[in-house]
Amino acid sequence: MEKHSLKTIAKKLGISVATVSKALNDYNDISAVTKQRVKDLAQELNFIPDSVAKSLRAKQSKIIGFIAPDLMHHFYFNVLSGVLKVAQEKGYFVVVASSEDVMDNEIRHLRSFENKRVDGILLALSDNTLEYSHVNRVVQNEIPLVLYDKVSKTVKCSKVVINDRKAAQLATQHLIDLGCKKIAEVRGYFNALTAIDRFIGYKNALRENGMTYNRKIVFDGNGPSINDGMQVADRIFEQKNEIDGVICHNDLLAIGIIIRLNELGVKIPEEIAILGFSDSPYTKISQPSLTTVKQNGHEIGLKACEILIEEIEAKVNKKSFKTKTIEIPIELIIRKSTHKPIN
Amino acid sequence: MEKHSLKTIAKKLGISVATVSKALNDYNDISAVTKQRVKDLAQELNFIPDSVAKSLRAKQSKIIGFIAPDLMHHFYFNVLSGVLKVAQEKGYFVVVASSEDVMDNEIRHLRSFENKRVDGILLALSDNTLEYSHVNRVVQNEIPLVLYDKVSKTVKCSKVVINDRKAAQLATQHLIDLGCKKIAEVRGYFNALTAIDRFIGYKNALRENGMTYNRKIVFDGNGPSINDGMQVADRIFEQKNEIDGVICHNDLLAIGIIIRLNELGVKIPEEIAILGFSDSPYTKISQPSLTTVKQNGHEIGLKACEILIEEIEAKVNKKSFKTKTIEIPIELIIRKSTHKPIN
DNA sequence: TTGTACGCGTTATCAT
DNA sequence: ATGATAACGCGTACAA
Repeated sequence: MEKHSLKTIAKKLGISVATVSKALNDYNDISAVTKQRVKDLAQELNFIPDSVAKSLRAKQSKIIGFIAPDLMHHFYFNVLSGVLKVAQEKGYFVVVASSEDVMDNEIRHLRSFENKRVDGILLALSDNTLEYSHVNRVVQNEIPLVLYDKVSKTVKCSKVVINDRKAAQLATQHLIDLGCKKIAEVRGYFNALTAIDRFIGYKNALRENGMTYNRKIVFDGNGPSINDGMQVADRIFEQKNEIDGVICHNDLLAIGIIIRLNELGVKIPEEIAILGFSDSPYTKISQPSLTTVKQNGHEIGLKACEILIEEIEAKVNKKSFKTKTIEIPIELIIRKSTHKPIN
Repeated sequence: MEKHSLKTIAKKLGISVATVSKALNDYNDISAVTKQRVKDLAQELNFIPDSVAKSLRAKQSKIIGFIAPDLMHHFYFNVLSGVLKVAQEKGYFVVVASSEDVMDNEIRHLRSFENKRVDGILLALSDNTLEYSHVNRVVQNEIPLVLYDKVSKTVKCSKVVINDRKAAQLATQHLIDLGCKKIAEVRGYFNALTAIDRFIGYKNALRENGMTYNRKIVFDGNGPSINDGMQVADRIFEQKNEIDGVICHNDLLAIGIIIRLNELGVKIPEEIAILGFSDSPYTKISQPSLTTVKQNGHEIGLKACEILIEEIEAKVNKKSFKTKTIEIPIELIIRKSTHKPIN
């Protein structure tokens, strides 16, 4: 099967390329007869216009670049599903890349997106990105950009975020309401962009309830995995008497803690209540099932992609566009790992 | 920041566009001085060649289309990660789409890939695809195509597959070796392309060990989820005395069964041993942890993408390419759900 | 109503 | 060593 172009059709019909183009695009200065002849032949030849050529002319690739720090993480999958939904509706393609939480990868992907002439970029910063010149470069080059989830205030672009401070405060308050008096906090990556806000939320909740902050029961995990959680659990176990609740920045970490504390014979939630972040599907399988702060990834993806396309279309139509920041509400999902009777 | 092209540079330097192009591409008929001047200015202007124009000229988009039936499924994520790895190394972009196991979506995505002029397509058929004309169309249009995982023999293209028959046989043999005498089988979707082969493998193992096949303990789940598994568990419980082992076509299904049997007080693996398919991360969290047939998704992605790019480059160089089918080995990962002493 | 001519940004060919 | 020109496939201002 050969490839056809406007030229093929024009030749076969003995008319000009321009006429064919106009006919196919339903210009109203083309006779109905010609239109029909052209369309019939196009149909018959199974003609599909070359979108590369279109892109070159229109200076629009109809491609969106999507970067997540870790595609294996269920949350980012949810984000992607939201992005795909909107992109598809609006006729955009999504090119997917993962930074693996490595800044160099992030830089490389951004560069290749630039020279692929993507129309816009969706990015969640890697936890190991500590400097933003490569991101600012994108903004300077006037490529529409929306940061989601992992965000930096220093970058002037639209953002779709979770209010991590509020989320952590809500979570901590939940444990306090259950009667926990000695609440520990466990982070994943030390530098995680979300870590500080969650920490503040945690401390706010303590203060508002007249509880004192104890730095000895704030732990840094080596990473966000189950194994990291199991290691932290050993440290928690050493201070077992100083802890009756744990706010954990990540579901897997929390599940690792649960698994290890189970092994050590600590009763959850009776002796120690555990709470995670994300609402990953693992939460239901864990025994006991894990209470968690649900971050609606799908919703984040939807919104981020909507805003991005808005900005892209504004740019095409040379309209002005003002950057916006949207906050996606979180939700506390209570399961058995915090289901203890109020004492 | 304005966009620059070869023309901009040529003008600023008072030389021709052709020379600039050659200089940047290190042609050896350009003087070292000129090359340097051009490269310096390009650097300074932050010039990035327009890959859309390149594509138009080279008739190559450097884009690969990827379709999975269900991106939420961990297995396909693994496949995607393998695909991304190879694609990135070879300088290809990957556009991602999900058919959600709906044939119409599959058709739509294939069509839009065609007119996006992707260089090649990776596809796993949806479980609800029962007719393949849309796939054959792709082959007829001479767009390189590799089917992976969910495959149809009637489509003439390269394939990367798991030997499901062998896998199921291996799994069943494992239970037999443990002393199971009454092994049940549980499927997910009724029509799943993999279901028949697994069923045959299951029966082969029984026959080779002189065991009789009992159709009453072959169950069809309504779907592949934990909840579906829990429902099946109730049916298994009713025939508790007729069953001492379960081969399950899907990890989540298996975990659902485990959760429900735990609730019903059935001892796993002592009374009933359970075995799943996929090696999803859930297997480790399940209590007891789940023995499973590992399908190396990452490896499938790597191979599929390699073959696809091979075919693409062969086509570009007008070399012939012969379609091939590769089988990715499976591996039995033994965990506690089948860890019973041999009796 | 239709056709001519040009430009989008590259690169390959052929002159100079 | 460098440059002029054509071509990839499309859309559109302008001329006919």
